[in-house]
Amino acid sequence: MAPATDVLPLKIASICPFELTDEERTALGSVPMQAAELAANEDVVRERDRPSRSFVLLDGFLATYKVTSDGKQQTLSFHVVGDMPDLQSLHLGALDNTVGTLTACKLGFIAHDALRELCRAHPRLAHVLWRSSLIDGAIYREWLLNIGRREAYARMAHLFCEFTVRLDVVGRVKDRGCALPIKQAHIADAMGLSPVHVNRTMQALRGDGLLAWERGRLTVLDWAGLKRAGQFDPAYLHLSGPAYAG
Amino acid sequence: MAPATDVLPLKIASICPFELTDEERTALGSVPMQAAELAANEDVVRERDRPSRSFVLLDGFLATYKVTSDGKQQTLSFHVVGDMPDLQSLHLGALDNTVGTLTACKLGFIAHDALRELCRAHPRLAHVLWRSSLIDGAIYREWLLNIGRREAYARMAHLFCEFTVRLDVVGRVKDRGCALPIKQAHIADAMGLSPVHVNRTMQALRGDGLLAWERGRLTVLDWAGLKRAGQFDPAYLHLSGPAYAG
DNA sequence: CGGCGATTTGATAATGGTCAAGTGCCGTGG
DNA sequence: CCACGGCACTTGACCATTATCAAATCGCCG
Repeated sequence: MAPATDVLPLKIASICPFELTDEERTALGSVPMQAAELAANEDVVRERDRPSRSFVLLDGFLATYKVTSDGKQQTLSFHVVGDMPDLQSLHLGALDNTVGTLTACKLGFIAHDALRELCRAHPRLAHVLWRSSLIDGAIYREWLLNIGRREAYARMAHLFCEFTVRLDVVGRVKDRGCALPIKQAHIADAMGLSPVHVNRTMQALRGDGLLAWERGRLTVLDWAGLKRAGQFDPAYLHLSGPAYAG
Repeated sequence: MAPATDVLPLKIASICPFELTDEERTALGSVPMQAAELAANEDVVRERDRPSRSFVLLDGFLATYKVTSDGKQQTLSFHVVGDMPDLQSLHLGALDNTVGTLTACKLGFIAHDALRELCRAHPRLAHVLWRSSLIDGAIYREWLLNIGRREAYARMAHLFCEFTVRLDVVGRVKDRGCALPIKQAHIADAMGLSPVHVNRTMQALRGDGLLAWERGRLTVLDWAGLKRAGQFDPAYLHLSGPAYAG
């Protein structure tokens, strides 16, 4: 596992369309970051908060979610190592969503002032951060398509494809397998499905030999089949490296 | 109706958390813009395009959409006067969605180079544009909640609330009514519903006295009731003016 | 061994999809 | 001025996917 301090540069490189200069790399590495550890099922920031700092996920899994006024919860995105789930607070003020831990997590908080100074001094890094927030938007768009128009089987296959690619980008996939220590109920929250239906659909995916997911570890058994089932095309992730070949 | 040249400043003001200086206002007003007019049902830009310019919607209605590989279409967002539906192409390169006209439209194209120069010379305007793309993301989040967890009746009520507020912001609402010359099929595309079900749900919304929508004109008859039905809270739109009171 | 949370199973119900046909509106052309 | 055609809207009948409720099993940890 890569050390925590490598996480941010690794992620930035994956979304950066150009080579960073040594100066930029240094500036990125020397941003003051305050570490924190959280247990599972805790909220990091809540809807309506007005944070004065953002944070990088250094280890673990987070989810961004909202709740309707009658109590139904929808996960809007999952976050993997290297993500900055509330970067938006830098320019939006009040948060319109909550970010909570799905597993125990390590976070690195960065003051908004430090980020603003970084952007001022290094316009190309501002560009990359802006790009990062645009990629978040692109993922939301794909999820809207996924939830609005694909039925449960394809929808879940698509999600597992996305997990695989995003975890691969940050070096967490080995032999087509990766740690995914979250619960079926979390998948249900994200896919707009009931936990019961997620369970049944998981059995179908397993039964068709596409994947295995036991004891918090996801293994893709048939990448081509999973991509086909989920109609998955990673273009929406806007990765700058060569397309994920699986 | 406000003249086209007022549209951009009007929209910027609605999402700008601070007062623009005269210099910024002048810079904004003097960005070279190339006008174009399109008929209904034409694509402005397509998925995989790599535009060298973005555009402002000066009149009409646009939709951003994607299509699954088996041909099902999902509208990801509607655009009203003042919106810049492909601003993201400035930093993302290839588009991951198509933008098409729902009605006849007037557009104003702005070269990416001109936008980049504007951002370089006026960092606060860059801030506002970034903020604008973050608000797009916030709308996607709310739509995910809407489509994932609300049933058809509430889902559509929510959409009509959003239309009303967004059109009000750009001065297109008079006496609780606004031009909304789009088709039920467009609503279906956006809500992840079939046209038949949209039709039946429209009848329910009308029957409950919440709204009227005839000959391309939407009239809100019971704003409080419509908001309640759609569980609508405009906070996610991050408007900087006073909250929409209806 | 006991207990708790997560997963699994079964039975039933509901929301919304599909297909097919009919109605109404409006612009065009005779 | 009126018939025609096309498109959007509406209606009805039937069906599919998915939700809900409730209970049972599994697996892990103390």
